[in-house]
Amino acid sequence: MVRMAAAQRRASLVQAALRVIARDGVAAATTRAIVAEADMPLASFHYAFRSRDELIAELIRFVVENEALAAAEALSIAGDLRTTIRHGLKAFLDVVASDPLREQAMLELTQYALRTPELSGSARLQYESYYRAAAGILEAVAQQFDLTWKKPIPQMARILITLTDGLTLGWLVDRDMAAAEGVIDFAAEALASLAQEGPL
Amino acid sequence: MVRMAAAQRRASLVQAALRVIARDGVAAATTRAIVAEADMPLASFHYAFRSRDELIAELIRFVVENEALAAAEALSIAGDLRTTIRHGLKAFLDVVASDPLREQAMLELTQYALRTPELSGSARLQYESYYRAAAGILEAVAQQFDLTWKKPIPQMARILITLTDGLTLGWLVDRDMAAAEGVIDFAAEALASLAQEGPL
DNA sequence: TCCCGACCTGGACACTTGACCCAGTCGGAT
DNA sequence: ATCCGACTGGGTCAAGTGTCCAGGTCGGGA
Repeated sequence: MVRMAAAQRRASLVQAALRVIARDGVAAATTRAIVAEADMPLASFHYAFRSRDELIAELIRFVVENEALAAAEALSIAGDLRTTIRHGLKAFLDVVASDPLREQAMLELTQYALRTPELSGSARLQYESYYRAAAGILEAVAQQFDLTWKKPIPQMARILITLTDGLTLGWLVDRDMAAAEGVIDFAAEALASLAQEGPL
Repeated sequence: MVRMAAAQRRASLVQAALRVIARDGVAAATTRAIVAEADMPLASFHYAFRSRDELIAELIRFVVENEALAAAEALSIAGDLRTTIRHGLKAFLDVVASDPLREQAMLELTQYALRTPELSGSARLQYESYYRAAAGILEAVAQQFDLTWKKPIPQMARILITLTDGLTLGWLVDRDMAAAEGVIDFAAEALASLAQEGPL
């Protein structure tokens, strides 16, 4: 094994664990599976981390900081507000569809965090990060179209995340893109109706 | 142990497993934990079920048939359409809030089923059952108010489930009822706008 | 009454898991 | 060049897991 600083080894293990979790689920993320994915000897695990739980905690911290809806940020302004929202939601769902296991892993991690007392705060942080990303997007759209939202941004952000979560969950189960697009049409219409002319 | 027909023992074990899963999660539903919850000797498990997977499969079948949004059926007609929908959604969320672990267990079961090839069909069935329940409610409301929905019922049902799923997920994470009620207001408004006067 | 099949269960097996010890190895500061 | 602390990794342990066996026990039909 190449010599490696402990911090770097921790990062490698977190990445490997993320791949294992996406491929086979949280339950399959055993120390041995992670170490095999990272191509390290088993003992390296407990040299870098005190315990498996410590790895999971760091993994969740990483996810919260780095992965919040990053894909949706490349928002394209096209036509009117409703169309833009619809395209944005469709783009989001396409990201989910392009790597369903990743999104499923995020859901599982949230659930795992909720079940683990020491990590329940992490689930909250994960969602706060989602809400923050959603708020950013909503503000950008409002500015682009020179309009304001009828409800306060935090509330709008929660509505948007509620919709994307529901959309994701439904699609993951039956992978019916046509049905999902029907829901997207509804969501775009409903969200657009919450905008009003005029800047702040 | 009292003498018991095999079928009845299977049912008891399924109920015990359901309690264990709600309390401690799917991962904790080991044969020993289930058997302890049911107050049976370990060997009874494999007398009643060929394997743990068979128990889980039967458990999911039970859930799908018996628990689909049954609570929301006691729908109260109050005031106008929008108010009725809002009350219905609030009642649904109250059910979730009254026993959060149960709903969390349902989510985990869906996820588990999605991860298990032989059970992925079960997840689909679970959601079809949700959609059917939602469709029933939507039709009842439409009839009560003498109106029709602008989109076909299956599509309306999916929209409703998308909203309740997102609502549930968000509430489970931060348990912020006030924020959730804000989303409910939005959902009620949006859904009500999809109705039009006149019977079929 | 007897008997047979359905039901019960203590115990064991093979395997996986998280954890960790300790003898070895490297590399940069002195 | 040497040395010491950081790093490596084979091997091992106890605990926990799903599964199964083999012999016991009971109740109802003949």
